[in-house]
Amino acid sequence: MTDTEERKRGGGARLVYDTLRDEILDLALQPGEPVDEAGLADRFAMSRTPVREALVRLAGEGLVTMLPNRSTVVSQIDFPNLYAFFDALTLMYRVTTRLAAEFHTDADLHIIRARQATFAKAVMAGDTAAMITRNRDFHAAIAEAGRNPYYTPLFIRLLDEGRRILRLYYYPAFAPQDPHPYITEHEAIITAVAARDIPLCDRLAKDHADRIVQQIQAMIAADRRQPITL
Amino acid sequence: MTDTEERKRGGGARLVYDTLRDEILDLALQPGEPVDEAGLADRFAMSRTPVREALVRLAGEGLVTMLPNRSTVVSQIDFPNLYAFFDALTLMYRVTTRLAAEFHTDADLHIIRARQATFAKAVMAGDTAAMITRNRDFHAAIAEAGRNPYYTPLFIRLLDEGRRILRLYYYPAFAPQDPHPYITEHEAIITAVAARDIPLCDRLAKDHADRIVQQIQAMIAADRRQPITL
DNA sequence: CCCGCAAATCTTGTCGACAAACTTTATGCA
DNA sequence: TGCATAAAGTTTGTCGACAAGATTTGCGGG
Repeated sequence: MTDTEERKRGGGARLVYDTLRDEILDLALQPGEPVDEAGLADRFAMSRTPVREALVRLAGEGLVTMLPNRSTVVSQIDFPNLYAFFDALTLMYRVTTRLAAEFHTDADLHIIRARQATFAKAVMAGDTAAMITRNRDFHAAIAEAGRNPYYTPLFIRLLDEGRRILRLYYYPAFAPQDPHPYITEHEAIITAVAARDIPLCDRLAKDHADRIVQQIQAMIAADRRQPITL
Repeated sequence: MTDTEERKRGGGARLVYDTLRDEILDLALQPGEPVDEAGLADRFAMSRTPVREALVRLAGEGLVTMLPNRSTVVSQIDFPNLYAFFDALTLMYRVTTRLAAEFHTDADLHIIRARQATFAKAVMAGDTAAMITRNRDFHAAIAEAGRNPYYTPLFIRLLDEGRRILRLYYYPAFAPQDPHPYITEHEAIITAVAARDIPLCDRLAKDHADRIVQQIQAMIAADRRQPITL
């Protein structure tokens, strides 16, 4: 935690941004929790200026909310509108996979397969947290292959927000299935993308998204705690 | 231009952000043009700090690009990927209109109809520039009625980027048609939204988007200048 | 005349400080 | 005691200044 190394010029804001982003998505910083500029400046051993820049960027992505003349707080998870989240997530799964089928190159497929291998390892190991981030990386690679710079950032934001939502619940233990449905579904998606079969990609992506949404909803339903907004 | 009024605390960055955003979308600041912090600070009679905050926000939306240790420049219009723009624009037209049909309230309809009236006035007056912004406002209202906070900002960004693209070309003179297709299409959309007819909304939105895309492409094709990237 | 290197200039990234606005604590009055 | 008001204490928004990095200018050699 004590990083006494001197940072490169311009690396300050980046460091704070990356660190805070990760802590917010991991719920190390809980929704509603105030984020003190001076405290962060002290923690990262830098001035308030780069800290502030990081906060402005995080606010632009909706991860924090800067209340004018008041403290910055970690944004709440929008539970009343979870439907909107699932709707957008499913749509992005579909369109990015479709576009990947259309526009991917061999290099893209290489990256996608590598991500899938890493994802499979996380699933085999039963590491749910790693599985979530690796699933994100896998689909981010597919989105990149689709070459639509408007969809990709939104999709990544949605996948990250999904990580944040899932962190709220206890991860269920994995039943070590082999082959695991997630893995086989990913493999099917890769095959369909490589074959440039757009309708099939659309169907597979929708099924994949539906399964994930269903899983999340099941976890929420299983958890009797009602989300309370402060 | 000489605003000697003293600004409210916190209004500095907002003023710079709004002004620059508008100037970028109107091409008063051309793509690739460097944006000097000190110059802006001088122009708005404030320190570089709020100027920098505005630039960071604009960079977050992709309107400017901050080169590390180098000047900030107005982002280029991504001509090689115009297809991606049209694809995303059309999709957002469709999904926001669909969702509006599903989730709108009477208050939403009120706002939408008001925006449509303003839009119609711009069309009648043959004011192409106003027509573009009013069309944006109209569809932004529909997106708001759809109540999906993930789609709405993306859609607004796309509509604004469309304004920027259209500014590149000479606006064709309006043939004063009455009733004008754009107006009647909007009216049809309003009726379909009010009737909560989702499939009809989807079809109307797609047709509307296709018409607009076609119009933009026609303007680009009519203009023989090849977009040159510096 | 052209090319490469060094000095000068410019722009950005960061810092510490100060003032405005908000929050909390203390005080006075009913 | 309860409440409104005032004082003290935080926290943010803004400022001017300085240093690191990049760009331009100037100079010398080929």
